[in-house]
Amino acid sequence: MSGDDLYTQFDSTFFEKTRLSMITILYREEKVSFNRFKNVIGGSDGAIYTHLKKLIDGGYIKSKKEIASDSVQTVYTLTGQGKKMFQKYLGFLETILVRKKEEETK
Amino acid sequence: MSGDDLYTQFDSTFFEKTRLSMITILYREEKVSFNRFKNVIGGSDGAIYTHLKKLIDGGYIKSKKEIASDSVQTVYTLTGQGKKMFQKYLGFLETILVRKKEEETK
DNA sequence: AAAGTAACTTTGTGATGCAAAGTTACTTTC
DNA sequence: GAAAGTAACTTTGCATCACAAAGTTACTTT
Repeated sequence: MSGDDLYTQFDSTFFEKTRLSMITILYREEKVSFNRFKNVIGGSDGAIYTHLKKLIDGGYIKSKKEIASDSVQTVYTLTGQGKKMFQKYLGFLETILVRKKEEETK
Repeated sequence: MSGDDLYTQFDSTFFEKTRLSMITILYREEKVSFNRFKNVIGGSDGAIYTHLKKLIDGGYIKSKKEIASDSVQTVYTLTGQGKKMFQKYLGFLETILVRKKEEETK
């Protein structure tokens, strides 16, 4: 992927501060509850909900209700596509890192 | 840096699709003209100009008029702060990559 | 039953991205 | 040297978006 493509490869659902943060957190933690997002991101329920909904509508994440003995929680995970997109982005940035390091040690 | 901080560490000037693309391109190419951005990003002059202006106002990039024998061009480069912020972001994502790889080979 | 908690929904507002249509400044062409 | 061209910048207006606030629903504990 060339640097030029960065712009066209990713849509604006993916490339927004809060949502990319959500995806990043999900990539590391695999399963995150609504409440966890609320604590990490802050802001209103509505804002968090809307971002999560957009990520769901965009096919990046999926939600599941988890029924524990004491409570019902909604948890979110990356879809295959969501994981793939994030890895693509990471991979792209990695090539930049590697190239920069090569330049420095020349 | 923990994943949670991603959201708070970077402002929304930095974390917007077009502008982060611009920063990414500048990190690789060091010096980019207005026209080059126009070709890469596409869209109207006004849109490109506004994004560049926001990056300048935010202290991420700086502009310079370059007078060649045949034409005058405005070229853009990262400021020290801009470079630092991007490296911080790359560094953060790198730790995610490394950790994931460690997990995979466990 | 009442209060609490988690998630979801709607509504309204201010901010933002963007195209379009200008303006300015310099440069080439006729 | 006037006209057309090019690069960058600016303003205006509109559509979309992020967000808070204030609800609603569903389940749970007291």
